[in-house]
Order: sequence, then structure tokens, then C-alpha cells
Amino acid sequence: MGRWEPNAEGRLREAAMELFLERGYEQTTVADIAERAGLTSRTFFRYFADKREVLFVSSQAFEEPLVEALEATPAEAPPMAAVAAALDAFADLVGGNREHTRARQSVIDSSAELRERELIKLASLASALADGLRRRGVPDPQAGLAAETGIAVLRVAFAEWRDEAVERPLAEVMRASLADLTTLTAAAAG
Amino acid sequence: MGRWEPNAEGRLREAAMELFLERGYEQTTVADIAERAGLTSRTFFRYFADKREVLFVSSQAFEEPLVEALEATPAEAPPMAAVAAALDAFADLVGGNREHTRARQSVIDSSAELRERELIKLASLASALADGLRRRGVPDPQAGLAAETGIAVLRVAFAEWRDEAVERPLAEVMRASLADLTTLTAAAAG
DNA sequence: GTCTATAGTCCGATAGAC
DNA sequence: GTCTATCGGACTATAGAC
Repeated sequence: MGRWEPNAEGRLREAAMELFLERGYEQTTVADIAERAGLTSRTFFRYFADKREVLFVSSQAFEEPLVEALEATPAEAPPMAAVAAALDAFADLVGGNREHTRARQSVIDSSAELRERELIKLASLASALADGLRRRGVPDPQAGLAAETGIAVLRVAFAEWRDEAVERPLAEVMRASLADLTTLTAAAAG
Repeated sequence: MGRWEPNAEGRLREAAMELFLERGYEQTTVADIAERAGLTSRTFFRYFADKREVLFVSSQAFEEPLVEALEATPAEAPPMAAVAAALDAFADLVGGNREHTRARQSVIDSSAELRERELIKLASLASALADGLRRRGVPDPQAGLAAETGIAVLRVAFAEWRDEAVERPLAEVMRASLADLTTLTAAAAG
């Protein structure tokens, strides 16, 4: 047993979520969060680069399982099939916890700066997926295009899944969106 | 001739671009920009909600011509064809000024908070396009999917256009990306 | 136009673990 | 002694309130 309570980062994350839900993101200061966690704001900024980051896992931790799923698909699978595998991995990660996901998302939706942060995380994910495709030999611009399109599908399907009354598994919604996309693009080509 | 020099907003925008290129975005304060424009920082915040906004046109001004182009397509055109018309309008708007666009983009790329702001502008555009499609009778989730996919194509094509050595018109790069996308999605369905 | 709260940075001090 | 985690206080810029 040390001088400090363990898991400072986890305590800060928990305190932040509680306060954001209680009184709103903008009405909560970093000092409030630190105080509830039994720390000072100085310590908060040792763990998180800024106030928004307390709601997000690190880009690396978030991207790794998706890139691994992409890379685990057979080498001969077409690019969008590899992307679809990454989307399945995403569904595995967040699809299990609908209530927690909804609570977190309600905070993000309440603040423009949190929405900005969410978008840059997804852009970073798209970039990681594009790199993974390039390592599989997919040339540019197809690699970037497949990755960005995959993220577009993820965004739409995730929003649909969050809001739907008749609840389907996230992976199912994603697969349906991917199929819709194929129909949409085929129709425009004709 | 009034009491003040005219076009305060334009002068602020120009001063900002100059300073960002001279010494970098983060090394420039709002007070610096206001001073070069002969104004105070208080006035800066009357025209722009925050420091980042000085590099962006208002969402409405940016989105209007694209939504109009989308709505001007024949009613029987498939959703992605209407989106393609919006992308053509985008190419018309920014494709003429490659050097200015490159300079502005180099500033945006230099700062994480500017990249965040750019992404939320594009997300807002996607939302406006989706609304336009819904008004044409395109149901959900197809409307959202077509709009988000269109923005994915825009992003990839724009990045390619900016960086290419053998310069093609932006509209041409966009059309090629859209065709690539059709190929990619068709291959995955098989 | 002034005044103020908050975010975020910097340097250094301190208390324990090893 | 070194290393790591926390705290203290001073500081600037953004942004909003009065």
C-alpha cells in the first residue's frame, strides 16, 4: 500500500463521467473532477492532455484491435472485406454495453468540442486502417478511400444502432449499412 | 466614409492568415491578429466565435451552394448522382485556387485544433446533404449513408488533388474517386 | 471596453518506493 | 542515491460576463 490511492487515471475518468452527467460538461471544471478524485488539477493534466481526453481511450488502444482484425483477414480478401472485419471488431468492442455507450454519447453530443474530438479520433482510425490496407498491398488512392468509406459506414450504423427502438446487435446494423452502400454506389454507376 | 475602416472581418481574416504563415498558428495570439488589423481582441470575438473560426467561412455560406447543386439534379436521379453534383459544386468553389488552398491547408494541417474544426465543418456539410436527400424522398438510413460516403470521397479526392505532382482539375479527381468507390464496394459484395 | 473564470504550461518541491 | 507520482504556485491566452 503506497502513499496514494491506486488507479488515479481510472478515478479521474469515473469522477468526470459522474460530474458530466450530474451537471453537464461545460458546467464542470477540471478542478471539480480532480477534487472528486482526491487529486489536484495539476495531476489531471499529467494523465490527460486536455479536459476532453478524459472521455476517450487513447487512439492506440482504440485502433489496435480493429487494425488487427483487418490484418487477420485472408490476403486475397478484397479491401472492403478487410474493412468489414475491422467494423466487426468495433462492434465487439462497443456493442456489448448499450447503456454505458448511450450515457457517454449523450455527454459527447451535448458539447461541440467533444464532438470535434470524437471526429478526430475517427479520422485517426481511418488513417490507421488505410495504413493497414497499404501493408496488404492495396494501392492509393483505393486504400484511403476504402478506409474513409468504412468509417462513414461506422458512423451511420453506430448512430442508427444508438437510437433504434427495436434493438439489433451493432454488428448486424453495420453489415446492413455496408450492403446498403453497395446498392447505392451500384445504382449511381448505371 | 465612416468612422472606421471598412471590412473589419476581411481585415481580420487577412491579418490572421499572414501571421499564421509568418510565425505559426499557435505562436499567434488573437491580440496579435486584432492589432495587425487595427482592432481589439474584443472586436475579433464579435466576428468569430473563437480563434479557429477565422480560417473558415460560415457553415451556411459553405453548404448552401452544395445543397443547391444537390437539389438541382433531376428528381429521378439516384442518391449518389445527386451527391456527385454537390461534389462538383465543391470543386467549383475551391478547385480554382490551388495555391491559396494549399497555403490555407498547410496552416490547418499544422494544428490539431484546426484539424478538429475542419472535420466538424465537413460533418455539418454531410448532415446538410443528408437533409437535402431526405427532402428528395430518399429514406433513412440511405440518405445519411450517401451523404457521409460523399464526404469520404470528398476528403480523399481533395487530399489527393492537393498533393499531386501532375495536376488534374479537382472535379476530375473527385469523379475518379467516386468510380473507384463503386469498384471497391462491388468487389466486396461478390 | 473592462473584468474575470477556466484551460493549459512551466518550474520546482516533496514524499515515498526501490 | 535514483525514479516516479503528486502537489504548489505563478503564469498566459482564450473566451465569456458584466
